[in-house]
Amino acid sequence: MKYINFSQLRSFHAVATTQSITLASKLLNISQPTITKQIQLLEEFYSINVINRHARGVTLTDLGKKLYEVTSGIFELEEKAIQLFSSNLNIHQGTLVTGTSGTYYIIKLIKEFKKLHPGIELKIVSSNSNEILDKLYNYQIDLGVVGKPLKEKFKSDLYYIPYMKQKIVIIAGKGSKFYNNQKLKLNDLNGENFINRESGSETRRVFEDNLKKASLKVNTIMEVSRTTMVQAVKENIGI
Amino acid sequence: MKYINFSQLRSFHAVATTQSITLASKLLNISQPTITKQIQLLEEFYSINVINRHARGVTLTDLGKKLYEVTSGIFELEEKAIQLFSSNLNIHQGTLVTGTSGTYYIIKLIKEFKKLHPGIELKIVSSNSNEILDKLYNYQIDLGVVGKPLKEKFKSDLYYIPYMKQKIVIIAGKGSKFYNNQKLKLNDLNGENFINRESGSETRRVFEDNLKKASLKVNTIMEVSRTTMVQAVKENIGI
DNA sequence: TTACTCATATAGATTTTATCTATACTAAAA
DNA sequence: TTTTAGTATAGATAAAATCTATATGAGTAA
Repeated sequence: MKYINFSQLRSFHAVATTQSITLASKLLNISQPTITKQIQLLEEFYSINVINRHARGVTLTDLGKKLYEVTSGIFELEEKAIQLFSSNLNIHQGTLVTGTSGTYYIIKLIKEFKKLHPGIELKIVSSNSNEILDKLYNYQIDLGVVGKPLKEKFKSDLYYIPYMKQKIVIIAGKGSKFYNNQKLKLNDLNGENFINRESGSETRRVFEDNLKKASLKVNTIMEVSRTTMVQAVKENIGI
Repeated sequence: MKYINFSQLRSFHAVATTQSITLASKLLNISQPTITKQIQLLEEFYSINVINRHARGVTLTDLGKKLYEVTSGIFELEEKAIQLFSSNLNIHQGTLVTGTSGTYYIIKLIKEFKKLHPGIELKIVSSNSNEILDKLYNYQIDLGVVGKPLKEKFKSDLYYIPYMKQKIVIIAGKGSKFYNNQKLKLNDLNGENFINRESGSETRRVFEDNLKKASLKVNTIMEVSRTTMVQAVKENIGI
């Protein structure tokens, strides 16, 4: 009874902030069932209710609102502690050159970093995964964010951590037989006409590797860049 | 980088409060190596130092002192949250009758409870484990704290949780060959003369069960209650 | 009024973290 | 010197967090 589980408190705080379990899970980058369970554990352990469940979302109970005031204080203090730690790093000037194969994914990182180290100048280099890794290897950039596994050549010299997972999706136009098909399996794609990414794209490589493993094949009737892909699908040229 | 591990923060806070890893472990009721590791993980993860290690204890670094201010705030808020939860239970009056086979062990519990529910009158009934369980079974007491496993008879009707572990120790007087022998094994006790607890004592039962399992036996040359035991040992009547 | 859709809940497996015991190390104290 | 008080390390085990897949259930739209 003496100590609260802060993991549960964090889940609660995110739910209270977003007014939604699903959104909370996105905020914290963990799965929705995890949040659900953490809230349940908190409620069961203390025999209380902090949220009301409705068909489309949740609301805070009175107790939940009071708790939210407390957790707001707690997680503000957490921010302070983080700032203590990072200000201790003493990096107040200089330049960080980041290379990435898709700026979309690093916006959040950049934002966070800028907040902690406003004095650092940030440069972002865009290129494909292979070039990014080469530049990193040759000290042309300080940090790389790429969507591919490291080759053996790099493994001993470069330090890397998994940052996020990304799902590869099929996009189908309204005319397509795949439109709105939620139960699609990989097998169903065999022999279908595809608008695919340009060869060299990591997304394409991973997709085709997985087809190969399952002994499947698709026809690539058109090669486009990421930006034009949606447009092409809309015109029903293929999936 | 975004979220701090509060388990580590709690360990740090206890160390900062007690100025000692060992005392912190006692404060939190977890082992000393756990605290040591939690502090190490915190320090390694952020590449910082929060404590200085000396031969006899630890002190806070400057950063540690700043962090302590922050954690003090955090754990004060935790207290507030706990009060929210328990005030919600709405128990402001009534009487709680607790039975125990050794008041020593429940002092902390009582203290904690009194703090949370000052309006409740507390009664404590002392008796041996078996009687406590019977009283509980017959609704004469509300809560029992005993040092023995539940019999099958009770298991379906009584709810129980493990509260603490207690080691059984050998006490030896200055004249004894066991005096100050840190490496004593159970086998070494075979055939020795013992001042033992009265039969019916749980401590004695557990001790003798373990001797039996190891096919050992000791001579009980005297039976005394817990309170007179130390005196008898001091007089070198036995161990 | 029926089907769909959005959000939460459940089940079961897996991974990660916390924790334990046993023991080694180390500098101050005796 | 030897002892002692305190911290560190190693390895095993237990507990907690988290995932994926899927069910459920109540509004909403066809």
